[in-house]
Amino acid sequence: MATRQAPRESGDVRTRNVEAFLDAAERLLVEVGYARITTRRLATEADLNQGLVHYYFGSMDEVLVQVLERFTKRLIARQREMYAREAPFLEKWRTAMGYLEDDLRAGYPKVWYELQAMAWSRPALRERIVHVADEWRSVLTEALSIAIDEYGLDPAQYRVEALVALVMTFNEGILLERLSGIDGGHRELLDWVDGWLSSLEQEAQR
Amino acid sequence: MATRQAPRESGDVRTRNVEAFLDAAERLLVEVGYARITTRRLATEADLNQGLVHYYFGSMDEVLVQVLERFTKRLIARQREMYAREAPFLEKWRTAMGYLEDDLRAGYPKVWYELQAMAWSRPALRERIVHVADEWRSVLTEALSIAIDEYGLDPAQYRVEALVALVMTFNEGILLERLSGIDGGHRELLDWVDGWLSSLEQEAQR
DNA sequence: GTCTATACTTCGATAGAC
DNA sequence: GTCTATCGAAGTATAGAC
Repeated sequence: MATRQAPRESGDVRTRNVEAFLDAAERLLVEVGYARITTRRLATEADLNQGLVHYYFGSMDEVLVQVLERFTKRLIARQREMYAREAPFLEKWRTAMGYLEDDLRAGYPKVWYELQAMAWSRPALRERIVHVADEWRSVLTEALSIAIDEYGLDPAQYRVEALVALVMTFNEGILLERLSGIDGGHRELLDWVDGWLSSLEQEAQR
Repeated sequence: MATRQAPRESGDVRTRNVEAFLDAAERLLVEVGYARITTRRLATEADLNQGLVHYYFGSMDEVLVQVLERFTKRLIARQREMYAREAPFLEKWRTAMGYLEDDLRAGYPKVWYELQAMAWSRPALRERIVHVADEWRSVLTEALSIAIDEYGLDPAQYRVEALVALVMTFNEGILLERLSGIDGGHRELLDWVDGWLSSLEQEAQR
């Protein structure tokens, strides 16, 4: 078998560089939006050579596809992890709302919506978005089913499909508004939900 | 006073052409997204000359600014009109939900979100988005204040700021999901809200 | 495997004919 | 006021030196 020049280290360098490109792409999504990411700008941001973008990814499009893949994989993993914990629903909810603030500071929602906006006009990417939503919905369905039971709510009145859709659209909507610098009524709304869940939990404990 | 060559008809042609460009830009927002609208593609879509884009608007950016301006102006006008009617809140709600389906078919949400996505990375456009949200919120605040009174709800429990934020984020979220081809649970959620409002209306009539 | 240089395309924008 | 022709900048992508 022919020896190759440091195949392992070489592979590691490639992996490291690919990750550096993907990291840079996420930062640029936040800073300038998907429409203004070019191979040159990406290379500058990653502090790597422009030619490498094509060598690793083949095209600029493929870079963004892989950003979408990596980002959503992590997103789903975190959602699963959070709701899989053994804890009252209220606690999970508060954790989720805490993430919301942290994520905004980190720029994650911007990344997420830029990727969605990209997908609006690209059928291939839309598939992935739909898949992520399905995963998200299945995680929430389980968590909310338990919550309905936990809080002794009438499953006929509080249909889990409706609640899941409410939580999801609410979440999407609130982040979307924040992204445009809109936050009117958000505090009051979050307090209201929190208050409602708190009262449910208190009742359940009696 | 010097005579000009057919100043009125000339002005009309200009107006007509400008509108044609703006119409074409809206169609292209739906078809290909803001990132892929170029002056050439716009001219082809409007069936006008490319040079005219710069003659009328000065730059491609300005075209999109004017699309944003015109579109949101109409959006606000319709919201005002709809909620200004003398009708029970439930009826207004149902009208709004009917619009939702029609709008999706017409592609308006795509236009609206493309414009928002554009604005995420352009402070000047964000101002307009924030302004639209403010207008929207003020219309909803009035409508929901009346509804709370109409249905005899406790204003301390149902804070209007929270309800307004709920309706707005819910609306944004549901349209955003639809745009990505996601509609899981939407039917159930809309039915749930409708049922809740119906029961409130029935109680109020007694 | 990495980098430089560059081919080729397409963009926004403008000059100047009509 | 409108159109054609074109400039210069910037884009993607690749060929080939190292």
